[in-house]
Amino acid sequence: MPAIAIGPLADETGIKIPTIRYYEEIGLLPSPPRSRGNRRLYPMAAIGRLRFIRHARDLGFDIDAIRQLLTLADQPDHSCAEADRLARIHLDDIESKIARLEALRDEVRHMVADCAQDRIRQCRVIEVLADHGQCRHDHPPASSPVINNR
Amino acid sequence: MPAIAIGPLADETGIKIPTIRYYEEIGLLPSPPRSRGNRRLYPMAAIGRLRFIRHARDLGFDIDAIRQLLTLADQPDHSCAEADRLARIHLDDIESKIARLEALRDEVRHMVADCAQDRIRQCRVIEVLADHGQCRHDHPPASSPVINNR
DNA sequence: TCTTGCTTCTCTAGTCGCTAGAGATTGTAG
DNA sequence: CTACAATCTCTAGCGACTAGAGAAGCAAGA
Repeated sequence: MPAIAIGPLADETGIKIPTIRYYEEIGLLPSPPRSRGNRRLYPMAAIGRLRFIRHARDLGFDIDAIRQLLTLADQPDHSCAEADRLARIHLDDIESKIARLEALRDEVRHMVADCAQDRIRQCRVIEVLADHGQCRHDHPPASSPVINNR
Repeated sequence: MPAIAIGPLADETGIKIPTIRYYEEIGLLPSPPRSRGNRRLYPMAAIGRLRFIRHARDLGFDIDAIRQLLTLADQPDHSCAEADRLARIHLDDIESKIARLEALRDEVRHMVADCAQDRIRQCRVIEVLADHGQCRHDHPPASSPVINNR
């Protein structure tokens, strides 16, 4: 039966070789059989699976969510409510990140707009950073990254 | 002269103790003098410096940009064109992140909206992920994270 | 003075999702 | 048979922290 080596697989899917091995290591992609010389020989189905992973990563799903989505994708008779739920959670997440980034954008925009371009002594950028009281918005909730995917 | 220990300093600035030590380690905050018992005793000015750092981090500036901004802030007679430039670069960055997130949001939104909530077999979420051809947008430029601050 | 308990110290390791490099082996084309 | 490319494993690094161990310092009350 047809098989594909890791290099061509990387070319096919746009995922780098070390990343493919990394996905195997963390159990996202099953370990493929090996050649006599110990090289990975993937079944052609691996292409689809990796493309799925890549696409989900591009859409900002984290590895854990992808793991769940893959499990779901493997059970065609299962209800898709769970997949829907995962996607909705992710959507909420994206929306809140956008909202927070927009607040940042407005703040930085004001900072830049107010700068008279003279000496540091009167620089609005520096001033605003030094004194939170000059801010137009509150501190964000300290934890929770604005985003953290690639 | 008055000094402040690391704990109260953390309380004052909202930056956690290990993070303050980390900032020292990477040279963002100068090493303070120590007590006889080897504890850090910060000059009161450290409060302002850390608040500056915290605020800039909250606004999404990365450590390197903050390092540059701090250097600038220490030179009141210097032109503020450079601070302005840094802020503008950062603004562009934020704006492009927003744009990319909005594209993601639209895509995920469509995925969710189109899902009939039936079996996995017909699930739009899974389907779209499995087949990039069903996408409403292109792959992003593969590298470049959407964002990566806290 | 002693004890209790909080604070701080250093050090190491873990997080996430990769990426890069060393040095050894395997496979293939000429 | 010889190059050279592809792949192997292993370790370490990125950014910006966070968590925990185990030891030591310090202040207040008995």
